[in-house]
Amino acid sequence: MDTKLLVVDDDPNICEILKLYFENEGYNVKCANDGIEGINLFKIYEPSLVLLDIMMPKKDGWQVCREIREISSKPVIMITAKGEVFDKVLGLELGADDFIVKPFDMKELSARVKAVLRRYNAQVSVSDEEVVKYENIEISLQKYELKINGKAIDIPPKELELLYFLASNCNRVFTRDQLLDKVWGFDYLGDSRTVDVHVKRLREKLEGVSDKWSLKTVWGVGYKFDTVG
Amino acid sequence: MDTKLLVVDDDPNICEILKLYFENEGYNVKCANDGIEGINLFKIYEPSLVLLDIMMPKKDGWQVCREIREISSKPVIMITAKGEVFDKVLGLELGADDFIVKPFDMKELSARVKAVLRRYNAQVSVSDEEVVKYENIEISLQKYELKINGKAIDIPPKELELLYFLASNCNRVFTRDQLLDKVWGFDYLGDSRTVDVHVKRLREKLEGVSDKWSLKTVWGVGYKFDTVG
DNA sequence: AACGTTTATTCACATAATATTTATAAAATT
DNA sequence: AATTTTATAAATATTATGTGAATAAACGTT
Repeated sequence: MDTKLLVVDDDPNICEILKLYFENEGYNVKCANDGIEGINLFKIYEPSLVLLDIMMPKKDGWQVCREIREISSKPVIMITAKGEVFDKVLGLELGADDFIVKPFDMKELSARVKAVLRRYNAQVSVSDEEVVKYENIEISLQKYELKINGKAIDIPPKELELLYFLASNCNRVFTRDQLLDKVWGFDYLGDSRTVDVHVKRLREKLEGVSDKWSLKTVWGVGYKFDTVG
Repeated sequence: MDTKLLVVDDDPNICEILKLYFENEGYNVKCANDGIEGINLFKIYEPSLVLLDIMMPKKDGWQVCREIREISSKPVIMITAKGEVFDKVLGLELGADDFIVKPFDMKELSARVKAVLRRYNAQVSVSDEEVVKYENIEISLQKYELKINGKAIDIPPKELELLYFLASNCNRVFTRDQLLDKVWGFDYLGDSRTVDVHVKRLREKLEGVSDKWSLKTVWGVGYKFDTVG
């Protein structure tokens, strides 16, 4: 997991405890002690989720939430002290995703964090089809399936993604670095030989299947999904 | 758009999330936490549509629906918890326009709201079947029943729901997070390994039953109900 | 055409990521 | 209270992925 959390709370103890706890759960955590710092850190740290205390000096949680919403839709969980005047409606209008009342049980908070992240990640795209067809090959990201001559072929995710990317940009050459960027992600740290190996494995699966297309090496440059005509 | 919705539900969390969601869709939303408050708010707020939970303290959804019908013909969508005794006939007699079972998918609810509003403006009413058939398998949400080769198989609710969802979106891969969201509900707090275990139990019941379809694992992604052809 | 240089391919292995299974505990239902 | 269903946690099994080294191919230069 490489999920980044941002804790914004003026109480250093709470920050510390949350940091320790969530780091132990495998998250990456940074803390800010007031609203202004929180917003700044949000911009540079780019967390996946924000835990936001409401009662804070300088800039309160409401204000921080509002400003975050102006630049991002990342999930925000508001933290409110018991007895504090707490306007849920306002929170919802500002776009908070969930609430928890201090003092809270860490397990519950943790479960809520997970649930909110899940909800955020679970958006199912209905609209786009994400299928590439050419001649006797068909690649579907939605089904995560490769079909050759109508028959489904077992294929690992990364290989499918690589093939999909190349095929959906057919005849165009990509360098290994570009492919790492596009298929593996911009934050991927690794050797560009990795691409070669995946290409090799793809070729094993695809060899002799068609003379209308192939995975071509462009020497000194990279690879392309080559089609005739 | 300036369509007003009234949400009547004793669970504040559900209210909140519905409010947030539908406001984001451009509706105007108000919430009531029990039946009496619901009827009062109906009179002064004059919503275009009511989302009405059945199980509530003070006054239940049936009663609220009846009272609304005495003064208005505005559309009402009943919300019922799974497993709850749910009398569709009674609902229809009371004049409800549609039903949805908790936990529901927000997109689906949203679609139903839209549909009911459209119907209301066009003065037509339809009801849907909620059955999936494919080859020798038949899954009915209405009857909560799984039939294989025409024979009913005992199956727990959650398993049926999961199977139903996957089968009604066959060949499409869903991540565990998406499945938790769609089948367990957006407010579910829990682990995604849960999905695995349910899949396992489904497989026990379904194995060797057909070679036309199966519950497939898509490595690194999730699961799908796979069909040939 | 032969050489050295660069670049690509292949292979085998290690590691990391993920899925399955099992057992058990907790909830819910009857 | 007993039974069934559901959720959790841990152990095990499986698969994908990445790495580095060895090999092969392409290229440019002479």
